Amino acid sequence: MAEKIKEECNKLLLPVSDALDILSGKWKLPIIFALFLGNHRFRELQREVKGISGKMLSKELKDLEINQLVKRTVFDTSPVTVEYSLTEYGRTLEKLITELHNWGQQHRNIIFR
Amino acid sequence: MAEKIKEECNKLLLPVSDALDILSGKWKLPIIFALFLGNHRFRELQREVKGISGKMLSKELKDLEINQLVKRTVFDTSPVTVEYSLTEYGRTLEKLITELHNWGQQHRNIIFR
DNA sequence: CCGGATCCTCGCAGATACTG
DNA sequence: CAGTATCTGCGAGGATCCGG
Repeated sequence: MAEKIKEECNKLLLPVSDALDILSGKWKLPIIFALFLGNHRFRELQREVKGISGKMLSKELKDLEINQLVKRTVFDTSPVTVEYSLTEYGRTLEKLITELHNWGQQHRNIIFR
Repeated sequence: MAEKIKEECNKLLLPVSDALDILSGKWKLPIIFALFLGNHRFRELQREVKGISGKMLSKELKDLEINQLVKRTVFDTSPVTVEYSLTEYGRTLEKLITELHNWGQQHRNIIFR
């Protein structure tokens, strides 16, 4: 039955990891913040998220799109224009990020005296 | 003043990253869960957290100790015994993890229909 | 038993050049 | 402008050995 409990915990682990994977990494947060701030075009985002390569930005946005957090819209101009924006669902991250912020803030106070 | 807002956001970013760094990575969560479950000895932890190398376990535990989330106690037996346990402060992670779990759980429902 | 030191590899991400 | 393709390095992390 100790086994039982372990299994339960492993099942708890997966959703937590999912949430974490979406937010962790070098670029996810900065990109999400940039989108919150209203940067929408690919170039704009690349300028806003300092240091990111086109390849990375492209990959990360694709990730976010797969997770339905970001919507990608192509305009048939010439040359093409592409806009990214947070979905309604994507905005539900705000609450979670706030929680992380709260804990992180008090952690700083503890660690850096 | 758009500049002002950006700066504000960058300051918001840091504590969030701090919180994230503590929880993200391949091993942090499994180790913390194992500690919650009451595994305390180094060997026990290594058995419980499947696949982790000694080097990694050692490094991760040191990390957690530096962040005051884990307490390390050496018993002067022969050979020496070492026990790790979550500090009171470490247990405050539980609430945060629960939040991540909630979001991650509903995310799974959305993504996997 | 605990965990540091050393060596080695494998994959991620940066730089650059290219296409529609 | 918005991305893709290729090439390359570099460093996280695994395996193993050793010492306290």
